[in-house]
Amino acid sequence: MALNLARSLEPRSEGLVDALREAILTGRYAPGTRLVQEELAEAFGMSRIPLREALRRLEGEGLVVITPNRGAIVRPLAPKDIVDLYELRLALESLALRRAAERYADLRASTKQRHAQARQAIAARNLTALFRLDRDFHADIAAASDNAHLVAALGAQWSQIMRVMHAYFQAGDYPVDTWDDHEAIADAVAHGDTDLAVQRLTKHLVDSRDRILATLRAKGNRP
Amino acid sequence: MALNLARSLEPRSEGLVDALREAILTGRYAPGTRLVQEELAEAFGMSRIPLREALRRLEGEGLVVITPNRGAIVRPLAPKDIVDLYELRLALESLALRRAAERYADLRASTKQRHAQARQAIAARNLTALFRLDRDFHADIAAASDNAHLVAALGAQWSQIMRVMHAYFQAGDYPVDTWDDHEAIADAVAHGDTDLAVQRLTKHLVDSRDRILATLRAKGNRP
DNA sequence: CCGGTCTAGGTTGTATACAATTTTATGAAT
DNA sequence: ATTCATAAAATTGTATACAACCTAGACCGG
Repeated sequence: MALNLARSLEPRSEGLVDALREAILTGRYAPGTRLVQEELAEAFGMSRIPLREALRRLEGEGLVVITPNRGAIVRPLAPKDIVDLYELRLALESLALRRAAERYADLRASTKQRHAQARQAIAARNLTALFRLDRDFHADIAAASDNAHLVAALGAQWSQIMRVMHAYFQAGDYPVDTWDDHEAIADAVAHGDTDLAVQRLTKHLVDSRDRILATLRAKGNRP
Repeated sequence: MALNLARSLEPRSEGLVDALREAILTGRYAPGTRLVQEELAEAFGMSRIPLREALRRLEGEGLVVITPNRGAIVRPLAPKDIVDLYELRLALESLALRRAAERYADLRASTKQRHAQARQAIAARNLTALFRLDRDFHADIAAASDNAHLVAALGAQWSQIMRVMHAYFQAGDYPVDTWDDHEAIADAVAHGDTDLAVQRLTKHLVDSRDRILATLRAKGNRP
């Protein structure tokens, strides 16, 4: 055959890693959940061998905790994690934003487009889609930094935030002005006003964190 | 039996991950090296199953790159990685240092002790020991930040730096004033002078990066 | 020579089977 | 009841075996 466009069909374990990660990020497997190998293998229609490999991969990413001879659980989340994660995130994302601004990266078009999509997602009460649109904006900033290691660090960090949001947020909790914040940041970057952009990002993140903590306090008094 | 002090003997794959990581960080498996499963399994005295799991773990940590149906290689390193890594590192470690300074963490004793050990390692021409002493100082700062996610990010980052150093440094290249820098930083932290500490750290890291880049330029013109 | 096809050997991917370990259930003694 | 020892069940860890895939070299027509 001439073309090899159909790149080799990926092994079972490849798609599996993504499927499992997705299930963890969206809270279908909530923090602390036991991940019994035989059950999961059954659920995903394969043997335990590729499943175990997927768990190891996610262990390396910090999404799963494996205890020898005792099995795996979805990495637990504590309130302090939220504080720590946002502290880390602010440092990482400020750096990414400065690099992006240096390059006059123009994030305005994609940001505006996402704002529109977000309105639909809100109407459809699709929280996961909303989170993903939020993440995409910040992923764009990371990508514009042109620093692969920074992108990786931010990706790992955002995975954890995604778990936090799915664990604590419900339909009404998501702040709609998120998207206005994004546009304001994108504008500042496009104008090359780095300090203003970082200042707006900082406020955006602090607000975001505080809203999660407030939601947590309001709801957290139940098992 | 009454006591259970002898905690369950770890499965083969546990120690294996550490051994493999160690081999990669010290350059025994240099960047780009193919990691053939049967060979490695033989070398570590076990079957391919636990070995594959270890590779997946290290893939998640960013030390190994696995291509479906084609196998694993030690993640390659390019000159740009050095720049990117130090850029990331400065952001992470500045944050850690600020948090450490807020707590008046006293790193002076352990730092002084390491300075002495470093002199011995230099005399013994033991580069790996020297790198490890260097890392330990920075790991102490990370730990003093009391932020688990920051510690994790710095750990991943330092793994990469370790590979860089083993790839480009030789016996004479290591700067001896590293340890003076460390002590100066520890002093500033102990006095709670955060800005001075960060300023010294910044200089330390920039010098460190530039030395690596200079070494690279001097030697890099060979295959 | 150059480009392509085909085959053999090497390597990776995974199901099965069994060993090792932990957890749960059971029952006796206090 | 409570505690401890023991047996049964559940679960994890890994070796073996084989299927799937990739790679390199031989071969062939142009």
